[in-house]
Amino acid sequence: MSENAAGRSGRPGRGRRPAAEVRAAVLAAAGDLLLRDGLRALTFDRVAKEAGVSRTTLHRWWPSPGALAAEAYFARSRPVLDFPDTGDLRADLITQLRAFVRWLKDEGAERPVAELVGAAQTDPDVARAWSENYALPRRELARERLRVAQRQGRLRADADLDIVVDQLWGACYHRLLVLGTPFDASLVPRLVDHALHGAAPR
Amino acid sequence: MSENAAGRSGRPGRGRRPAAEVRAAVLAAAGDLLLRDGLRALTFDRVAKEAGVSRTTLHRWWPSPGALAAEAYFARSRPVLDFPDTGDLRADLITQLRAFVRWLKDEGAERPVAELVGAAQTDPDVARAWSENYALPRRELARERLRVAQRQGRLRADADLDIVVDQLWGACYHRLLVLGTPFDASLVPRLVDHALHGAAPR
Amino acid sequence: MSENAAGRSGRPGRGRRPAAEVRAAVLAAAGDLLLRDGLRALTFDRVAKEAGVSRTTLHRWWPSPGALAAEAYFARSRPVLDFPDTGDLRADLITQLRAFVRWLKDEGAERPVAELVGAAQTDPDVARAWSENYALPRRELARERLRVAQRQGRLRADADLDIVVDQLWGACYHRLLVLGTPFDASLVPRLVDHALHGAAPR
Amino acid sequence: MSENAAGRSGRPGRGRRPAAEVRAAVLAAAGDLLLRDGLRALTFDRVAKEAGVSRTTLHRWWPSPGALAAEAYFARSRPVLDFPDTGDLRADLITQLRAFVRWLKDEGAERPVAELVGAAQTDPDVARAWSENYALPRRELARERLRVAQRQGRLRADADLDIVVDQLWGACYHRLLVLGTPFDASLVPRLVDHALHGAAPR
DNA sequence: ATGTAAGCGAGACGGTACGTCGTGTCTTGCT
DNA sequence: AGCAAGACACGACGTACCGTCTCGCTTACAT
Repeated sequence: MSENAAGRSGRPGRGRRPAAEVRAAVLAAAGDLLLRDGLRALTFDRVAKEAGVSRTTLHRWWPSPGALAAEAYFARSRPVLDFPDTGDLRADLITQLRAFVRWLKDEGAERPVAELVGAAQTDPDVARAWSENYALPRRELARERLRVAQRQGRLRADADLDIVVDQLWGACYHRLLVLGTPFDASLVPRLVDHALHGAAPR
Repeated sequence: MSENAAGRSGRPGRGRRPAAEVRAAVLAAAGDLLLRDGLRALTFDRVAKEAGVSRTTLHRWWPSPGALAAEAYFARSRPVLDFPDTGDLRADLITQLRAFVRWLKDEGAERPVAELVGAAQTDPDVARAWSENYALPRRELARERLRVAQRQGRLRADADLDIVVDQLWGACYHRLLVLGTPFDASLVPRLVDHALHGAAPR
Repeated sequence: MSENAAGRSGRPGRGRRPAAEVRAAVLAAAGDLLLRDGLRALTFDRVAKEAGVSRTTLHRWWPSPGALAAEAYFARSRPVLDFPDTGDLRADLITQLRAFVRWLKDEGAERPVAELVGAAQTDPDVARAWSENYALPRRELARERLRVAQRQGRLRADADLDIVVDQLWGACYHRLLVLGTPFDASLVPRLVDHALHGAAPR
Repeated sequence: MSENAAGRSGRPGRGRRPAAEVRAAVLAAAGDLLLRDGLRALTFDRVAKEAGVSRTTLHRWWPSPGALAAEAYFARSRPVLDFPDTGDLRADLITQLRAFVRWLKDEGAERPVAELVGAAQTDPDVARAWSENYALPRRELARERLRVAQRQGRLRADADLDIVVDQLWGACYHRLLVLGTPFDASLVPRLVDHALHGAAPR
């Protein structure tokens, strides 16, 4: 996926190259690095070398290695964002959460996601990129689906939809980030049931 | 703090100093730095300078600046661990979660906690320190309280207590780490009610 | 010294400075240190500080503090190399050796030279710098002068010119390095006479 | 030759040990290190570890690692010091110089001697140890032999015996220290002849 | 089509931090 | 009393990044 500088159509390294080409090479190299060696290894130095690109260029386009990492990750893993609405809220939630959990587990997204959220705690650029490109859109999507259900009477009128979202996705993140043991896909239905019906006896 | 730190004042900085004295100075300086300037500023270099301690010593006792930060933080925020058991599960959960949320908000723990959990995603030493000294004990405490409630029939027999914990604390962490907007203490009762009774109509 | 050092005065220390300017500052500071405080004091740390230069830069250009010391010394004491040929071998040798001895004594070269040769025994970089820039060229010059004399019949045909060189300059170095008592200029004629006519009765 | 701390007669490492035993272990370990890995490797740290001795002890008895190295070397290579007097000055000089050259070459003394003389240029303790234990006694011995020869008329009355010594031994040291190419034993007779009869035509 | 300027590669420099090693000093505990 | 063990301050080394800057070149765009 990432192409070595040498193989770059035989051109001498100097002179101006189309911005698109440069950006593509950078994102490819950065994505490779992130998946292969983790966020710590994703330094401007290394990306520049692997992408056959000048470090100057990286500084021009990205404010920090973390920001580059975030963008590289989004460019790679356009995740499935559309939220199904089959009318069956429980089924839809299970579908969506299971897709989320499986995306983490099966596509190797666990480490990059954890590392990026981790970096966001310290690097405002990463935080912004993460929020704008990922967290907020997903949250809004879920909220919208829940709002529809609430209007249809499938959720209590006084239910706090934000809290529901926090409980569902927060439970997954909690294990990933705080406990270090990712959420298992097989538990998703129980998670949804707990969110819908609670843990107390009826 | 140390039993023979007394006669030491006039001496030059060379030679051996009691370990306890040094450790205390380091943890104090590290804690200050963490709270004042954040985790990024907590480097061995700076801690050494502020604590009047040799950098060598830091390397001897802590594997990474992050690990030192974690320990410094624990040394400072020991408390808040005992889980009440008044017999009223809902009230106890609210008490405990509210204490957690307030600890984050009112004692300035928000940033350090977020940064430490963030660093744990990348630095295994921080991860270990965090798990052993914080996450796991707290989790166990909560689980134990829920187990009692379950035995008393106040929670469904088939409730998954781990999931309940993930939903309650995970919701708080979710806002803090993923959304960047800390959980508000006034929402705690609703959070607990959602966990106990769910969002679906009865 | 550099062609565009002019407009640079007001700028902050960051960014690139002309290599020549930096090198000059480094060599000046290193030479000062070497002469003033000796080779032990010539550390990268101190040179960097005194030259207003980054330590990184020193590592980039010199493999070891010793190597830097050697170069700094050569940059300062270029001269004294041309070997006279007046036709009078004895006089020429005396001239040259006396210049050597006086250079050591009068220009404060004794200590640096001794220290550099000393360091060369342990630091291959110093050894190489010393050989290439100093010892070998000088030796070759002397040998050449002796070769001419030998061709003119002023030295025995079977004389070993290398040995003659070793005896003349070696005697000086012997006192300096092994005995610690520099050779006195007034003894130079006797030294040359001994080399030419030996110590045995005719 | 050097004995590991573990094998040291089964004693626990603590408590007082006879000084002689400690000194012997130290000198053995230091000598090994010097010959095996060179002077740079002979640090107090390493000697202490290899000799099963406390670093404190080394500081008590030796002012610097160099001084220890020097003493360790002398303890090991009690060199043949007695100067023969067969009546034949030329033969005696050849014998003695050849022994010197061969000692350097055949017994691996080249590197340690060069390194010690090198260190002496910078470390006054090494310089003193070297002078007192080696250079001066040897010089005196040679001078004495030459003085006898001079009294017997085998050297000119006006010959400067110090210069003769400087020329003979200085030639060897010159190659070793300044040129880096040790003197060859087969050249010794020519060296002596040059010293006795000079390089000029009779 | 041609000149100009925008943008790139290369790479040096200042700076901060890390991790390591060595020295000299000091304390403690054992023998 | 003397030694081993070992902690501490200090200073230096070597490395890795980051952010900044200069230079030379090439292509893209505007004229």
